Amino acid sequence: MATIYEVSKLAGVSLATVSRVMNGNSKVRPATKEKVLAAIKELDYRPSSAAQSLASSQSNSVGILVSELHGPYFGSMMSEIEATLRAAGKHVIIIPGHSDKEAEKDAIKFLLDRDCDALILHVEALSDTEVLDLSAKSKALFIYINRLIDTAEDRSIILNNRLGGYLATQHLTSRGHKNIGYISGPLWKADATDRLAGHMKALSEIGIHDHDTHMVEGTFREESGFESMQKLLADFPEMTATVCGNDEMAAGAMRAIREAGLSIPDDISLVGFDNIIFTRFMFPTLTTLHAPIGDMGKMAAQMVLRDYYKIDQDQSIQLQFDPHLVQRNSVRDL
Amino acid sequence: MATIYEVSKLAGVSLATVSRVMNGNSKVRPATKEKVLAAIKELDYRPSSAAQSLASSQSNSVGILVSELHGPYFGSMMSEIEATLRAAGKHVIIIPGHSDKEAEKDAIKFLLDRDCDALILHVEALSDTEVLDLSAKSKALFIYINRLIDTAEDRSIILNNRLGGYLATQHLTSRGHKNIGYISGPLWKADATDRLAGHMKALSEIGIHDHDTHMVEGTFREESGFESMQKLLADFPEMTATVCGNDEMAAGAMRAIREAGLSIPDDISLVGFDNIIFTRFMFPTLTTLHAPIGDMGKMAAQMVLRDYYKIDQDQSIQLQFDPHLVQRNSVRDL
DNA sequence: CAATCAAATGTAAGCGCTTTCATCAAATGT
DNA sequence: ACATTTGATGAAAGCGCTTACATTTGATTG
Repeated sequence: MATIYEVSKLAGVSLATVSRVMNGNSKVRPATKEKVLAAIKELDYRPSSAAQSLASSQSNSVGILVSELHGPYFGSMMSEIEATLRAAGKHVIIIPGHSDKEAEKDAIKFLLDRDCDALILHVEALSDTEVLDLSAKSKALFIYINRLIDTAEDRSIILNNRLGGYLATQHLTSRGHKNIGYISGPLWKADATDRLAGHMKALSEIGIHDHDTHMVEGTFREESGFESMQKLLADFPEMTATVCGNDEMAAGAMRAIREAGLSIPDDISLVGFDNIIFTRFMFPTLTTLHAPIGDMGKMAAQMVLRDYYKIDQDQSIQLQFDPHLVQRNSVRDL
Repeated sequence: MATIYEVSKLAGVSLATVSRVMNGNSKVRPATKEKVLAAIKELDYRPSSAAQSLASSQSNSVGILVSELHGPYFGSMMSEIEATLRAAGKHVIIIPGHSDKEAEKDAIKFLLDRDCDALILHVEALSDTEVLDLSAKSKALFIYINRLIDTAEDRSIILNNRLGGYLATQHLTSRGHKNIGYISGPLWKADATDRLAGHMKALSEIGIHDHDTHMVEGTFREESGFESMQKLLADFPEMTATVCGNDEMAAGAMRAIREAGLSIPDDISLVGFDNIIFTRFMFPTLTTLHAPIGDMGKMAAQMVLRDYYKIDQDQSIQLQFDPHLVQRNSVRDL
C-alpha cells in the first residue's frame, strides 16, 4: 500500500500538502491540487485509517448498541443509522447488549476502547446512573434511543409509548369493545409501563378503572404472548379484544386463540405494537402501532453528524416520535 | 486517557515491558508483571486501538458484508459471527451490499480501507473475477459465505442448496403429490438455480421431466411470492402443492392462496426454504428447509480465528452445510 | 570466584498520518 | 520602488503504540 510519503514524492510536494488536499479544509493552489490528485490516482493511494485516527485523535467510527443483532426490531434502526453515517464517510461498529446489565456495560466499554467518536445506544438493562458514569469518563458523544436518560434529555430520542398504548386501546373502545385484555412487556422496562399507562388512560375514558383491568405481564417474546393469552382466556371469558405490548407477543397470542378454537377477529380482536416487518404476513394481518424506529435511528445519526462532526449544521432535531395506528384485519367492530 | 507511558512511569519499568504484559506473548517476571498490572488498574489504562493498529499493522477488526442489515436471514449470521469474534477480542464492521454490484464493490473497498484483517463476505452481485481482483490487492483473508468462488473453494462456506431443493420436493412426492408448482428465486443467483435443480431431480424420480414442470421465477420477496402464486393458480389448476424458493415468498404465496378462497394445506400444500424466524408464527406454521446460516457464520468466524489470527488451531473446518426438513403444518398427505 | 549464558528489561526506531509554526512568494498599498 | 500583508507550502514534532536489538541481571558452571 502506498503511503502519503510516496504520494508527496511523486507529486513533488510535501507531506503536509498532500494531507491538506486529502482533507480539503485548508487552501491549496488548484495547480498543486491537480498534481497531488494525479499522484494519488496513479498510486491508487488510500490513507490508513489507523494512522489518521492516531494523528487526529478521531476515529470516524460510531458505536451502536442494540439488544440483538437479529430480530426484526433493530434491523431497520441499524440499517438507517448505517446508511446515514456511511454517506458521510463514517462507519459503524454494532454490538449487541442482550438486555443484560454486564453485557451492556462491557459492550459500551468495548466501543469506547475502539475510540468511537460517538455512541448511539439502545440501553435496556443499565440504569441512568451507570450510563452517565460511563459517559462522563469519555469524550465521545452519547445519544440514547428509546430511553429517556435523566439530565441527558437533549440526547434522548424517544418514542411516545404512552400515546401508542392509548391509541391502541382507544381504537378498540371506539369500535365498541369494552372487555379488553392487555398483555404487557416486562414492567421493569420503561416502554412497557408507558404503553400500559396509555392503555389505562384509554380505558378510564370509558369508565373502566385500575381494579377492573385485565393485564398480564409477559416478556415481549412470542412464547409469553402465547401463555399470557391462555391465562387471559381462562380468567376473563367476556373478553372481546386484547392489546399486546408488542407484535411478537401478538403472534403468540394468535396461536393461543386458535388453539382454543376461537377465531380472530370474530371472537377476539387483537392489536399489536411496533409494526415489525412480518405483521403484514400474519394471518389475519395484524392491526398494530407503527413505531418509526428506523426514523429514530436516522435522527440519532443526524445528531451525531451535526453535533460531533459539525456537518449538516442546519439539520433540525426531533427528539420525540409518535407512533401511529396501522389498521389491518385483526380487529372487528363490535 | 492514560497512555502506556504514564503506566510505565508509575510502574517504574519501560514502555516495552508494559507492552509485553499487555500482549502476554514474551516473558515477564511475575513480580514486574504485578507492578505493571497494578499501575494499569490504578490509572484505568486502556490501550488506544488506533495506535496498536498502526504499530502492529493489524487492526483486530473483521469486515462483514451482508445484503441487508435488516431482514431475518442475515440476523442470525451476524449474531453468530459477532459473538464468536468478540469472544476473541476482535470486532466486526458490518456493511450492507444491497445485492448491487457497485454497492458491493464499494463496501468491500470501504472495509479494506478500514484495515480489516479479514473479510467475511456474502457476495451476491459481484462476479467471481471481480471478487478475486479485490482480494488479490489486499493482504486480508477473504472468506465467502453461500457462494462458491472459483479457485477459492477452500475459503467458501456453502449450503447444499441442491439437496435442500431435492428434500423439499421429495417430501411432497413421498406424500403423494404429483402436481407440484415451483416459485423460484431470481435465476441469476446461484442458490436459486441450485434449489431449482434439486426440485427437478426429485420430480424426475417420479417421472416428471423438464417440459412438464411448472416453475415461475420470482425475486425472493414476499410480493413476488404473491404474484407468482396467482400465476400458478391460474395456469396450473391441478396443482396440489408448491415449493417456494424461500420463506418470504411462501408468505406471499399463502396470501394469494387465501385471496383465491383456497385453504392451506387442504387445497394447496406449501414448503418454504430457510426456516427464518417467523415461519413458526405463520398460520399455518410453515413446513420448510432449515438453512443453518447461523452455523455457517460461526464457521466463517472460526476460520478467521484459525487461519488469520492463528488461534484455536485445532478447530476442524466444515465447508459445506446441509439443510434439513422442518415439518410443520403447511403440507398434507394426498 | 570469575566466566558463561539465558532470561528479563530497556532503548529507540519506526508505523502513516495531522497540525503548528516558520518560511517564502506573490499581491497590495503608498 | 519599497514596505506590508496575505496565501500557499514546507519542516518537523508528535499521536500511542510494537518490536528488533542492545543491555543488564542473576543463575549456573568449572
